Amino acid sequence: MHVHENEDLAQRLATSGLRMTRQRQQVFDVVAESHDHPTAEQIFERAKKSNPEISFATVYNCLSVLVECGLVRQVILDRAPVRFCPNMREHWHFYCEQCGEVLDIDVPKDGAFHTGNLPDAFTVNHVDVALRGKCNRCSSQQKN
Amino acid sequence: MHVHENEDLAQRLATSGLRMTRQRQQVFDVVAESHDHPTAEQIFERAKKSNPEISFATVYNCLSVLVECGLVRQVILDRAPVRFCPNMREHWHFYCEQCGEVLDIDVPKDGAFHTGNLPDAFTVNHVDVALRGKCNRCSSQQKN
DNA sequence: CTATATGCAAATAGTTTGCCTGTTA
DNA sequence: TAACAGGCAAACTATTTGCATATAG
Repeated sequence: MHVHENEDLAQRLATSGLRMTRQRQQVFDVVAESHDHPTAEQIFERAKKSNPEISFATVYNCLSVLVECGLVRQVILDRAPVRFCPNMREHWHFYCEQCGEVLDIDVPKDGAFHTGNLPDAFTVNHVDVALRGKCNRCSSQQKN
Repeated sequence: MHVHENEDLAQRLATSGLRMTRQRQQVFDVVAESHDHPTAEQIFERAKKSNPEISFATVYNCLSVLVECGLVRQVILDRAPVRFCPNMREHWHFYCEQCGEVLDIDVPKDGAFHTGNLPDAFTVNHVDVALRGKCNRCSSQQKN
């Protein structure tokens, strides 16, 4: 189902000279199974279900390792805690400013998106696009 | 030179039922004169030049008021401190992952940018685009 | 075996809050 | 002359670090 299977995780870690551990597996599993862009704290709570001994610092550690290895993506949308998502394909995010929900948006195929009037000699590695507004649920509640 | 003159500031504040104060003017002036997307701390340091009595909490207060009134924009690029910019026209940002420099990028006129496969009933208020990579200076230093 | 990762607790960074005083409309 | 804003210090939140112990390769 997911892009990365368990062996792949060990391999990707090994490639970067990093060890496979129970905790890294657990944290990865939690993110891979989550489709709500959880925060580090939410990941910690979920990871505790399979390993009540896991520590918060380890969750942070594992997450930063997974991000480094390109197995998990970090999403920064506001000054709230950073969120994580297992979707490594190119995609955008929709962020509901009312309820905080985050949604993956496919990049439109015809979305002739170019990097604009960027001065020469600039190198673009990645383009982050976040649409901000109200989700369907919050839009229908006429409130505000 | 700038989009907003001083009278305008007082007016915009008044429209939101807010008062004009020396500190709000000073903080606004600092941001308006800055083209390097300063952090709250940098704004504090610069504001102290014209008013050594100003407090850090007041700078935060003034900034959030100015952001609310649409006079200053908040830019969130990473887990580092929030940055501010006086450019209220639609534009994107380029963020150098090596030196941290932030640059305004004009939205390409032909930049066929549409909000993609967004489910019905979603309302988009704003689109945040950040290009990440290396600036010209960091690109030429082959380092990394 | 030994370098690396974990767990815990304490430290840090950025930001926010509470409370009293000063200032604006 | 009130309601609002500033100043200061303390609180808070998210994250990082240091260090002793455990574990993967």
